Amino acid sequence: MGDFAKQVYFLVRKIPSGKVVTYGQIAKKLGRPKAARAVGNILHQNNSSQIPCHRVVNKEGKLAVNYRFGGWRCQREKLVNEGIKFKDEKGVEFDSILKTSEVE
DNA sequence: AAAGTGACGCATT
DNA sequence: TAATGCGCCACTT
Repeated sequence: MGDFAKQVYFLVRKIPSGKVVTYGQIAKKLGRPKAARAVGNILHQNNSSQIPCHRVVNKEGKLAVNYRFGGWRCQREKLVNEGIKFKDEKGVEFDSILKTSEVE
């Protein structure tokens, strides 16, 4: 596992329940603003349920269609259980997205 | 070492 | 508003 991947997991672990963060925010926070796509790849490889990767969405607040564990429905269900509200089928409300400045 | 992959994002239509 | 096109980049082969 690469260094970058470790940093990604470190950050994802810190996302509080009831909030979500975007791929781009994570990339930016790690000093690689253009690596959003790579972040997605890394999470896709992840198998550990120790990491709350369901709390990561894209810039529009939408769920990843190819979510690893059981697809986006499963991801949606987890988020709903954590109190996240959806504006439509796959899109979370914008105010549930953590501000970049608040990402640890 | 080089090429292929894709949970992205921005600009352009 | 939605749909492409394309650059990007860590990983894997």
